[in-house]
Amino acid sequence: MGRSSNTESEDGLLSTDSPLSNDGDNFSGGSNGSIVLKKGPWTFAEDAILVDYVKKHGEGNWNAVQKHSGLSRCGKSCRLRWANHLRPNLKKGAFTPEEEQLIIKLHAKMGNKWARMAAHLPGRTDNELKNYWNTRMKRCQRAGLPLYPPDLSVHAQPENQRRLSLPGIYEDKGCPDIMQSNGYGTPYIMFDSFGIPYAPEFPSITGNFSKGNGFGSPQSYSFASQTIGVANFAQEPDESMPEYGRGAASDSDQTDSCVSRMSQSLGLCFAYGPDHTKKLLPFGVNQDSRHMSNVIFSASKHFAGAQKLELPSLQYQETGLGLWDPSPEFSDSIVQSPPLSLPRPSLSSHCPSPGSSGLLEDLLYEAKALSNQSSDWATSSNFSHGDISDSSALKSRSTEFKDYPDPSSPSSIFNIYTPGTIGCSLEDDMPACNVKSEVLNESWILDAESDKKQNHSHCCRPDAMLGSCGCWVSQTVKQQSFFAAETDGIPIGDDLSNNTIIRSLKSPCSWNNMSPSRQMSGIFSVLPNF
DNA sequence: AAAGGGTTCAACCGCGTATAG
DNA sequence: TCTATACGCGGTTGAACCCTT
Repeated sequence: MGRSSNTESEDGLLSTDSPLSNDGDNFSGGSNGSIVLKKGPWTFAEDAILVDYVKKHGEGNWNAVQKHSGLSRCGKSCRLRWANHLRPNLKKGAFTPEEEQLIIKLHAKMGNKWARMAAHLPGRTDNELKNYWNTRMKRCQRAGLPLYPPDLSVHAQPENQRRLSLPGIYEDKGCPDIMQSNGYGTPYIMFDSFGIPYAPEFPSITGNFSKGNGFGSPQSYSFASQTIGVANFAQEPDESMPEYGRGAASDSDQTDSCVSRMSQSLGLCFAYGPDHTKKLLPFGVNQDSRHMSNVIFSASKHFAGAQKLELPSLQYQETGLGLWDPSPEFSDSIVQSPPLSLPRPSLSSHCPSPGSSGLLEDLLYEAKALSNQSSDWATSSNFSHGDISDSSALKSRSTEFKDYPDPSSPSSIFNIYTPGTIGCSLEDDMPACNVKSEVLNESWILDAESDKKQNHSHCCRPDAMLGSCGCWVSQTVKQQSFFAAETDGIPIGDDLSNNTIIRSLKSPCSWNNMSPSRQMSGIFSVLPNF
């Protein structure tokens, strides 16, 4: 590794002449010989010295290790080495499926509390868990998979992060966790009385995603949501959802089902009528259309300036104008369209877009292409179909669906959960079959029947898509009633606002009761206008 | 076989907290 | 009560390894 920063150790070792101080060049400290600390990988000799020391003196007082043993390592490094590699009863090797299941459950419950999680996994270290989770998170993010199975999604609100996530509630109570868990944020989508989605205004969000977000870091997958794509589909979900996760659909239905799958897995919401039973198809959509149509990119109704929310896979670059600078590629396909002058939700020219190839970029591309199939939409708007008006995009992509293996293949939760979705549209060069197997939970398999019982008032859990955990809100938000996850055995976070009305999510808003497809459709939380 | 890109994992860093003086 | 020190935790880094082309 050879990291050799010259920053002085906080442990301030005083060693001058270590017998091991010359076995490498990874030393830090003063050049006067007063402090010589070695960094980088441990050698066998160093390990032996440390083990010997701990055998004699026991754990603790790590700074004394260097003093008494001559080891040129700071106490911190010694502790880490011992805890992660040298102490007895450490379990090495890959996690077993049981352990993986447990990790997922623990993370759903605790969040990034690696040490606490490790306490439940004998022989495993927090570092192992952290690495495992980060790897898994990347994998899921890349594949567009949820981090938690649906039955855990309601749990997936770590205790320390169960907070209210609504304007007026979090109102700068230092609600850095809003819409975030592990950094994944959740843009909310509201629907107006016509079922037209728009993004509500969230004051004081920007700037709260700094440290500790996980994804607020340079490695984060930040996400701007000034404009949020929301799709409405002509097809009734009930027709397609049963296919979801059950294998190939008939040829005639394949396009629709795939489109539906795509939308569902990517969190595109259906808009429903007031009776919550009939989806609204507000933009002149031909309900008989057998093609997916009417994909609408809704510009924020109120968003002003950068409202940097976070979602997976995407990274935006904030421009000096407070806008999120779209990537050139994305601009080519999506953003080049002139701004809409429609009163309806529109695809703004400054629609945020990924700065790098990502989930939403492809989704938006996909959806945009699909949207152009809606002739009504096309003719009634100033929308320029431009480069991607050719519906061949959909056709070709739909064709690609057929090229993927049986989505019901049990080899991967990816296949179960998002059959054909990723491969067909998100990452063309990353077939679903490349996704490593994940621990399966049968509850992931779509329960189409329960899905039918869902209606639009259900709050989507976009965070569950990738492990985020922010609170979500029910339709009853107008009454300032907020639903937080109160789940079996998982205490509600103690940092919830006292004003919060916490209810058990056994209402129709229950994430648990929501079918996977509906949950997957939860990139956007559905909120009423209030 | 080599190159390039992605993944894994050990280790470091900074910060917060606990504790002793 | 204040300060210094030790410890623990979570985030981040980057070399080594692996896989694909």
